[in-house]
Amino acid sequence: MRARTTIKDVAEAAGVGVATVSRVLSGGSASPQTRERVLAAAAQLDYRPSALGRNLRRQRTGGIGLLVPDITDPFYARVADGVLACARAAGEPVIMGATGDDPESESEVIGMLLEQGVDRVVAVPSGATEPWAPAVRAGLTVVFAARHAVGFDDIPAVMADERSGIRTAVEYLVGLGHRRIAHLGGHGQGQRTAAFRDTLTALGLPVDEELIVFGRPARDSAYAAASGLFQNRPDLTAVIAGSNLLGEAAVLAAHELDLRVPRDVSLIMFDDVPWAELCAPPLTVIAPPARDIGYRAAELVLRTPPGRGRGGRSRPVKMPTELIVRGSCGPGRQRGATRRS
Amino acid sequence: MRARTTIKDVAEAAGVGVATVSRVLSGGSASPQTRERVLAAAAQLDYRPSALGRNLRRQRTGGIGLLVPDITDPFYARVADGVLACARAAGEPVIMGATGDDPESESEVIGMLLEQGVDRVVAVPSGATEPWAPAVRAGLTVVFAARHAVGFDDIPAVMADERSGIRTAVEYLVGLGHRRIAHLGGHGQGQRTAAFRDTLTALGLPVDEELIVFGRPARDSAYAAASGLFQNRPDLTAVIAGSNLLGEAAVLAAHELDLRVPRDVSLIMFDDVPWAELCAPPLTVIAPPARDIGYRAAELVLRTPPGRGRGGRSRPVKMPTELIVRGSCGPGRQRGATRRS
DNA sequence: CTGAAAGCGCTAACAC
DNA sequence: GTGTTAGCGCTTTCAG
Repeated sequence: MRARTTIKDVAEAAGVGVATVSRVLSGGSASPQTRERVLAAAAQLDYRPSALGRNLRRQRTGGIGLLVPDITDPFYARVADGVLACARAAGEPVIMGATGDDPESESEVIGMLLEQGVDRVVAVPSGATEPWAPAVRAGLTVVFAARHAVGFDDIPAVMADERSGIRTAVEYLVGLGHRRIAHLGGHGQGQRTAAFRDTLTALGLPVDEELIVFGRPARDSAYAAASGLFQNRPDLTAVIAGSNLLGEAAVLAAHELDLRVPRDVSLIMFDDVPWAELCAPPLTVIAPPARDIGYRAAELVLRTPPGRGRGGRSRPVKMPTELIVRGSCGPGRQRGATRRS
Repeated sequence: MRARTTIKDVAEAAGVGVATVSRVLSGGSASPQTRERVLAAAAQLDYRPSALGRNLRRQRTGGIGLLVPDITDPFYARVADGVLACARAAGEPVIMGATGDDPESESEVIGMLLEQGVDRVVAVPSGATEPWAPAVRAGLTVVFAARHAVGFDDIPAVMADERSGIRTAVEYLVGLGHRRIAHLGGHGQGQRTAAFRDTLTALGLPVDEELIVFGRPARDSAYAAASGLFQNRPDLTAVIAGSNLLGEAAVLAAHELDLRVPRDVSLIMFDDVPWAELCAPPLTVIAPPARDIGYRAAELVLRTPPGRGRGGRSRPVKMPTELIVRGSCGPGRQRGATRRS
């Protein structure tokens, strides 16, 4: 209520100049005696240096901007949690925004961050190029998390090792005898789809393009994709869902169409979420270290010196995934044949 | 990269004084001609007013602080999403922090917000009183969301109408024939437990204190509480879980102990989450409007004029819940009797 | 080792 | 209607 205590108040109370207070509080040199007096005065007055003044003067905020498509998606929530944890450890504030994977919205949020003087951003990019132009022009340090956007080879990224995760899953399914495996892909998951194709090919199996479908990141679209897939291709015996949303849709669609998991279809989901264990049967998943991805990305953005915006292209940091086998995969059979009889 | 464009640059480019630029950009009066020139120059230079300068000058940031126990919990994620949406509509940045429901951590985050000069905060309070003392002392506007803390009658709150939600659920179960209903309570859910007791009493049923247990907001603790409850009281026929975490634990524990839902136990969870529909059977829930709670809280904190910190006590805003009947509740039977035979 | 003073970008008096 | 100017709280030369 009463006016905020400023550095001037502390200086007066301690009988020194403001510069001295500033020095003492930021660990500069001062005589033990002076330091003592300043510290006492500061404590006495419950002084908190204003970040506003400091940032204006230093021309940088230190804060971290955090952009996620949807904080309500458990995957991004975990990424955000990691960023929050790292920022907290570094004592930096986090300004957050949801983009809904919409470039226009992303653009707005970036504009807001720029206005706030934020100079570091961790983002799950929507994939569009334009929204980021003002940001790189302004020279802010950005690190992409969980996804990489084409045309930004110079922006560091931290993501799950999707290739290896998908490969392990496909190999697992093929080992179980599956031959007609589908892939439900989502937004910004080109890597996963590519890895899916490559693994199949490497295993000497044909790639059936009809078994590779996509859903937009919304429940209805995901459900439509899953349901359509099951109905159009009754011969498929396994599906890999590219996100928890798509996995959810697959479980729901399978249930709706009276397909038993894993008797009729085997299911693997990319992303581990608490409910995967609650399902009947519990879902086998490829678990990406979402929280670690966020933490690492934040660490990276905090380490990177300010100036280093555009420059050498950096290879994305890949974090290992883990195949957690639960109960949603069975031996591969001729589902279509059985059902047709 | 190059130095940020300042108001001075715009003024020079437009051939006017800085004050004029400021006026034009904040909708003040100016001759159409001047306005035109300023706007053109600003657009040309891609000028973005610095929030740092403005905030320092105006002595307020406008930004909203957002404190949640755990962004990874789908309930708080939805609350946060609501706050984000409202703040976005108002063009205000949101600084977020996770408290882990730990007063000490809460204290730290509040300190950080104070340092940042944030003057409005929406928070799901941990329940402790001390962390908030510096905040109210500094005169910042706070609105509690989803929970209310004792001793803060003067802080507005927006929450679910827990009494009515719990009452509806208990009445529903009693109507189904249940007499031994348990309540799994969580952190900061005094209201719910009280409503549970009251409804039972109002219905002329005895309150069995042994059937009211609590879990800390962690998976292991929640599981222990649920599991213990089922084992200690094989005679119970229904349980109301006070949060999605507790509901998850109940589902898991029931499964582990080979209790069928709803044949052996009926289950109602406070909070609706996507996986509730995926469960077998799908869970009947009391759905609180989490996102709306966040949105309303943000609206409220944005509306409240700055000075109005301490003052008239305000009754919490209660948002209606909805009982969504799915498949986890059956007729009440003598579970204990059956099993003992 | 310490203090005085400049100035970060902006807005709000105040003068013209 | 428009320009000049004084700070907002802080850090950082630069003298002493």
